[in-house]
Amino acid sequence: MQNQGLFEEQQEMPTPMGFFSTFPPNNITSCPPLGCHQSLKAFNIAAPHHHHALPTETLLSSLSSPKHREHLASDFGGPRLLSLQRSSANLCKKNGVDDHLGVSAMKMKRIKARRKVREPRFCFKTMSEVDVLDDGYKWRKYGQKVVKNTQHPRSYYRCTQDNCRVKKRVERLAEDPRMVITTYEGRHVHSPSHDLDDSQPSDSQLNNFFW
DNA sequence: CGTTTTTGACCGGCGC
DNA sequence: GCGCCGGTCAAAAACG
Repeated sequence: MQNQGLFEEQQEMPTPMGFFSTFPPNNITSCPPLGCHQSLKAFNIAAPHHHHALPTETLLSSLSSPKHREHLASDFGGPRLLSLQRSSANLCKKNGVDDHLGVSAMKMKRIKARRKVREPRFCFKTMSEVDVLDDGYKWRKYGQKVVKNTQHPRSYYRCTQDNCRVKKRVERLAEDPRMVITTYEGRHVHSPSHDLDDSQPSDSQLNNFFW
């Protein structure tokens, strides 16, 4: 069942520290899921004990530039970070080998293979009126889906940078539409390219390491 | 006219 | 095996 999947996910936890080394452990406190459990299941995201709450400042400081932080923190009464958690990949375990395939079949196979690979994920909730938070990267929407038992659609985005396969998805919490859940998957292989402002490059670069 | 969004189709995984 | 569901594709539309 799903438990099985989650278990495997936890076992395949090779180098998940990338995301969280930016967040000192002493800043992490345990957090009541606050209805998040369902969401996590929907996201196919790992077990509750990978689930942490962080001070708002921690998230804000992890954004790519002061400008973005300001953007996040300022309007709408200040989006409040409610929770944050990560998960790692569940890896492909099946490897069929069949050579005589049509072109489209091969194409499909490649897609499937790619689909199997789950990059490390990490998601957080914020209180925000805008769905897509400006994190300094440029995203292209590639899908939208209505998920069961929710009135708000989930949107799927991919990083526009070549060779960068980072994805994120955005949805509003069914229980409280004022809250936005953003889930990142994968790691950028580049610096935040979008709208390079007057922030210190070192700052952006540093944070890029974690995003 | 290049890029992004929209949106229905399609696919695989999972439960029954 | 079938149907449901989430995630992705890709053609067409919209956008700047």
